[in-house]
Amino acid sequence: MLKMGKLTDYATVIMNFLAQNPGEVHAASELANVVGISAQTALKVLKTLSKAGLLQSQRGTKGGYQLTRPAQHISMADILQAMEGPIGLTECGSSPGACVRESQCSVKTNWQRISQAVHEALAKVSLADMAAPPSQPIYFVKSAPDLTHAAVSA
Amino acid sequence: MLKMGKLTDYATVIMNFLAQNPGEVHAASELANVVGISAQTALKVLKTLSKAGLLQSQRGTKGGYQLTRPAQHISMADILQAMEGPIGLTECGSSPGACVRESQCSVKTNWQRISQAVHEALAKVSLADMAAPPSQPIYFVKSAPDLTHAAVSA
DNA sequence: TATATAGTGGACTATTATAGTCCCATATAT
DNA sequence: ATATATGGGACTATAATAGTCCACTATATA
Repeated sequence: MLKMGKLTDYATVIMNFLAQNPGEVHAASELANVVGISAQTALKVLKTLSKAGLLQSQRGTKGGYQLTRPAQHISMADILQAMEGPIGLTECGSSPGACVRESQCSVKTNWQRISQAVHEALAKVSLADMAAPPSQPIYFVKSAPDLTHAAVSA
Repeated sequence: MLKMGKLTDYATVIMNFLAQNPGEVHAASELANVVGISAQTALKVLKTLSKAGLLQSQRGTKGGYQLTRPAQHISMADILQAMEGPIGLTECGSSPGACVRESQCSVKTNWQRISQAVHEALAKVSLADMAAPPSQPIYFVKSAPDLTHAAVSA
């Protein structure tokens, strides 16, 4: 399936929600409710997004998270990369020296080329593209934490 | 990382090897040696590729596997799909009805669009593109079954 | 036609990766 | 001060994947 992890899925829902409410600060517990997951898990995702520089955090009472830049300038590649590390279908390329005759390996070059193409496909789509117009209602998710990425939108 | 499974990695190495030796029938045990994995595991991969119609099998003595069509007409998307099922980054789309307000969900549509783009990137690259010219030497892999995809080539 | 070779199908187990939770520390508004 | 909220890291549970095993079927050839 070539699928991304659940946490990445949560991340896209959270980012989507924040994109729909620009300039506002939202606490982890609130965002957890939006996605339908525990506060702890939401925190884990938020920390990761924060460290990657996609979210700005504010501590203390009335603290929370907001996007560091407009949704137009955040791509799905940014989010994927923040959650799962550099985009690449194979290990080869990330861990040099692990493979015999690496330098002459045409397969490696081609995998890198493919990964690059995938990256570009993801970079083309911005968070703003994904998000619905803010005027429309926001729909919440059932309890199942699985298919949440489809939840916040209209 | 958005990475594919190990078995898919093995599959690409095997397919690559077979592409370099067109018209020849190779037994599972031989292919296992090429990749550096057990015959059982190789068999598992080969069965999957066979069921997907990418490989033609021949039973009995002197039996084995070969490509069903020229390497130019087998894409990396074909192999990925054979090994991991339909290409898609999210579940949503595959399991309809799982998400509230599914029909109005713009996120879903966009994920499908992204998955489609990824699919196209993979479909563009043929097995022939990946394989080195047959005249050049073939390099074998170390013992580590991890980074094998980079092994067979030149 | 007996036998050795090689693939088929399915089930099972081990391993690994992921997701989820918990704890203690730090920051900040009131 | 204190309640609220994030930061960082470690730990555990769960799920997905990889790997193995078994009984069966097909086929070349001696």
